[in-house]
This record gives sequence, structure tokens and C-alpha cells, in this order.
Amino acid sequence: MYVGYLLDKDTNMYPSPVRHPSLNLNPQNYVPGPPQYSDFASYHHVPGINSDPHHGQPAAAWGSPYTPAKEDWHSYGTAAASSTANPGQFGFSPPDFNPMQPPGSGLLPPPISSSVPQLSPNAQRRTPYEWMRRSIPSTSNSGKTRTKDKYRVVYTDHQRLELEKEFHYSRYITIRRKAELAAALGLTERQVKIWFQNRRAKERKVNKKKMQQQSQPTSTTTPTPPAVGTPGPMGALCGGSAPSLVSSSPLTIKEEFMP
DNA sequence: TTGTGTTTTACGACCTCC
DNA sequence: GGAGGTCGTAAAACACAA
Repeated sequence: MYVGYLLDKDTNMYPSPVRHPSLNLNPQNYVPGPPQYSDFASYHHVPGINSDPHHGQPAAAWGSPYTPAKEDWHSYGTAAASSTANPGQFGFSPPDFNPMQPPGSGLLPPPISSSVPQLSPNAQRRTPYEWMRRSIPSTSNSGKTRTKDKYRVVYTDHQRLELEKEFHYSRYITIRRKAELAAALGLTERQVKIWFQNRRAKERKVNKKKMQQQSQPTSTTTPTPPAVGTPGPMGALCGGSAPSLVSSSPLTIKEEFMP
């Protein structure tokens, strides 16, 4: 798993399954995970557990750092587009990673960006700046098809990191949140949506595999399959009887995202 | 270097819900 | 009917053994 080394690079990076405080995105209408993910639903931000106003306060109380109306976001997108237009000039360094980010916007503050180069041990084979060599995230529809040109872009580590964090917070992204994230990461909402779909699929696949491994071995103990509706993706990651994202999980975050 | 297996984007088909 | 869900799949990107 390629993202693994991102989360893996610092087990303290996600001391708690919350988005990085620095991803100063408006929690907006965060809603608890769907019922079937009761475990995840039970995962709530504990005020004061971190300084993230995003998670530490009732959504209603949050002043939106994204006051700019959605209409304003397009400016970010255009910036992204321009960067795409000049792949050859793709030389930004982590600190100024996001070309879409207006200076001082605070959308993707340094803490995250600065962490980018700090790759995990796994990344030793990869240059810390490998992400710089990657293709620029495609912004809006490039008109690519499966049979035309390069129909698939590779998201930057930063983009995947933020998406992963969001996913850890909630496996189902809200419309508003999707728009925010898309704007912040220079992706289209469609890309964010599909990423989440794929991510959930991946998780189901992993859970399935785990289930099979549990039932296969000559284990004397009866494997306790995740409750229906599985601990949810999150449940598999965190959760009471269900594995916890942080500690109770049979797999640590690190392991979870290990290849 | 190359062959192979895995992971990551992206899409289409189909289904459900509002 | 549209949006978003899962499921299955294509193909690029990637990791790694030989």
C-alpha cells in the first residue's frame, strides 16, 4: 500500500483518528457514520482531546474558516489548472506544496506539508521528494478516457494523506466536506467521491481477507467476525469490541496500511 | 532489466433513496 | 430523475524478486 508509508511514517501522526488539526477545514455538516458503522459512530471527538476546533466542537458552533462561498473556490481550481498546464515547472517544495492554496489561506498549513518529506522507513527506497516527481493531480475533467493518453493520474502523497485522514474521520464524506476537500486538494469533487468509494472498497477487501485468514488457520478460538455492517471500515480500524483504529485493532494504523 | 504481482485511479452497470 | 452507494473491472503506477 503506497499510502502506508505516509501514515506509517509517524505513528504519532494520528494519535487519534481525527483529521490533522492543521487541515483547517470546516467540519461543517459532519454526521456520524451510517448506522451500520455503529462503532464508528461512537467515535466522537472529545473536546480538548486536541486543539482541532474541527473535531472538538459541535459543528454548529464552528465558525467556518471556509466562509468564502463555494463560488470563490474556483480560483483555487484555476490555480491548479495552471500548474497542470506546466508540468515541467512542477518544482514546488513541500512547504509551498499546494499551488491551489492561496497564501495564508490556512487550508493546508505547513504542518501537513512539512510532514510530507518525512517519509516513513518504508519510504527509504523512495526519495523523500519522490512525490515531486509524480504527475500533477488532474484538476477538472481533462477529457481523458481509458483509451486515451494517460487516463489515470497519481495523487500526490499529500493528497492521499489528507484523503486518508478524512477517511479515518468518516468513511462517508458529506457533500459539503467533499467540496471543501476537493478545493483544498485541487481535486474535483468527483475524484474525491470516487476516491472514497475506492477506499471503502479497499477496506472491505482487506476486512474480507482478514476474515478469511481468521477462519482458515487451525485456530482453536472461534473467530469473531465483525458484526454485520462490520465495524465498518472504521470499526475495523477502531472500535470497542471491534478493532480500534488506535490500539484495539489487530492491526495498527501502520499495519493496516502496510502493503 | 525485466517479468510479475499488487495497488491505485477511474469508469460503467446496477441498485437504492429522496 | 439525479445523486451516491456497491461491485466488478481496466489500466497505469509501483514494488520487488529473479
